[in-house]
Amino acid sequence: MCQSSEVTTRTRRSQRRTEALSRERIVEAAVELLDAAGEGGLTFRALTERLATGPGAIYWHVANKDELLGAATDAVVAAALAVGPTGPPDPPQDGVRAVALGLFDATDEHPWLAAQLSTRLSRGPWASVTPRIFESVGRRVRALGVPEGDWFTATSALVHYILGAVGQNAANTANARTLGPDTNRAGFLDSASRAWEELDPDDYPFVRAVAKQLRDHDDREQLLAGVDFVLTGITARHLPGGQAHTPPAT
Amino acid sequence: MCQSSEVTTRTRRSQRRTEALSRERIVEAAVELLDAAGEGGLTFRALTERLATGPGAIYWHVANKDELLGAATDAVVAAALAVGPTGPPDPPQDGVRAVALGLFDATDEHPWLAAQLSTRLSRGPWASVTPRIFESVGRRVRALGVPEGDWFTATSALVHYILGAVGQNAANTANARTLGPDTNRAGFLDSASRAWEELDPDDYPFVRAVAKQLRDHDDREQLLAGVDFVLTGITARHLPGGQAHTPPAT
DNA sequence: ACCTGAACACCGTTCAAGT
DNA sequence: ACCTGAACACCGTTCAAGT
Repeated sequence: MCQSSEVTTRTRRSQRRTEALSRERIVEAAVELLDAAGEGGLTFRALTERLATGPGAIYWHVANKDELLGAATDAVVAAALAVGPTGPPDPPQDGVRAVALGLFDATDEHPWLAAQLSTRLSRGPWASVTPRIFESVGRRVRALGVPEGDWFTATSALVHYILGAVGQNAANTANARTLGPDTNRAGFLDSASRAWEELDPDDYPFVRAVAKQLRDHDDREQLLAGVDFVLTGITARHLPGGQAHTPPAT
Repeated sequence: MCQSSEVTTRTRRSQRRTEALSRERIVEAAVELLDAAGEGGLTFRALTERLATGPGAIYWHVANKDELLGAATDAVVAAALAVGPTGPPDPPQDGVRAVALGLFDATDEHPWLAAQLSTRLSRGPWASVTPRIFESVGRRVRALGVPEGDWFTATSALVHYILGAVGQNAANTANARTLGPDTNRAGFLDSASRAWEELDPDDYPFVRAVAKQLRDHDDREQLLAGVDFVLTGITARHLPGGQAHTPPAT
């Protein structure tokens, strides 16, 4: 943003630490490093420099790098899901959409988040992000009137879809940045689309046919469209004639 | 399987290479290492030992570790998707289910695959696995009668969901192994379920309510149920009354 | 209890040199 | 064209020592 990157980078090193070291401060610094340089940017060396300390000090507060990454992920997700829990309860479908968009925006701000989310999800149901997301989505599923026996299956389907789609979006923006500051997101999708068009016509007829749709699609719209597919499928099963679209045909 | 693990491990080192080194052989060895010890097991040192060569030789055939991981992923996915393309064309819904189960089984055999799939997917639409999976699913979407303008959205939704669900399953089996050879998959889900039950009742009422379903669920059934949600959503949009379940109520 | 910083083991990658 | 293997830069982590 501002032009004095030299100063901002240097400052902290020689600056005497004002606050004592704490797990919170470490996680905060980790998120900053991740935001600035991606997953590769988080090293204990960069962290010690930024916090003006040694590696041993960090290990006093945090077990290892994996735990630190997990804590950073959890902090960001918790903030993303803390959107408007107050106020009149949404229609459940809108609530699910809000959760999806919240995670969408969070990965937009923190491009490293998507990969972490799938990694953590894959680490087992006890990683702290998993219950968090499950709870947010699941409450809406319950409010939807889904019978209790299907809560887990329905919620899982929504969570899997949302995280997959959100990850895809994060990838697109992250990649656009990789191609250089001049290349924007549209430019990235454009070149990706061209790559699809150059695939073998015999092996990839379908992919070639949708190459243009890849270029022109809007990730946010697509995310919501997919959420609606799943919501429709969930409600159709039990509420005959149930549609995900709350407003009738207008 | 057999009891002579000592021999199998040692053998290759001193054994003179019979075939010349090739990209294929390297990828094959990489898959074996990944299968045996997970993603951490694939190092250039382990690879050189197994192939009885030096690192430089490997770099002659492969650009870097990332490309090697990508090639390993692609090889395994290609094999998984090569299920019954011959024979009479399936009903599209069955075809989608077959693709999902094919990937499910592949990640069961190669637990490292799931993380790679999401990583690759996240790397942009040109990673070779992406077109492959998109093509497999997309052909079925097209056969479903979805209007062309929605092909991309519908296929994306299915692919995102399938990969998410498949990844979750891979995580469960992989984690079960981590807990020790005596702990089986049921044991793992059991302890995970107990962890959910111990969450704060105020913060996680829903998660606690579905803890038992987590323990008792069958990943394969759940995968198919989710696929049906998405399929129903997709078809409901355009084919009024269209259901994912091909057989009527029997 | 909390922090320091040198040291360790290990990793991906390079490259001059061989055949 | 293909392979060798020593060397390099960098990483996560440890630990005896300080306060």
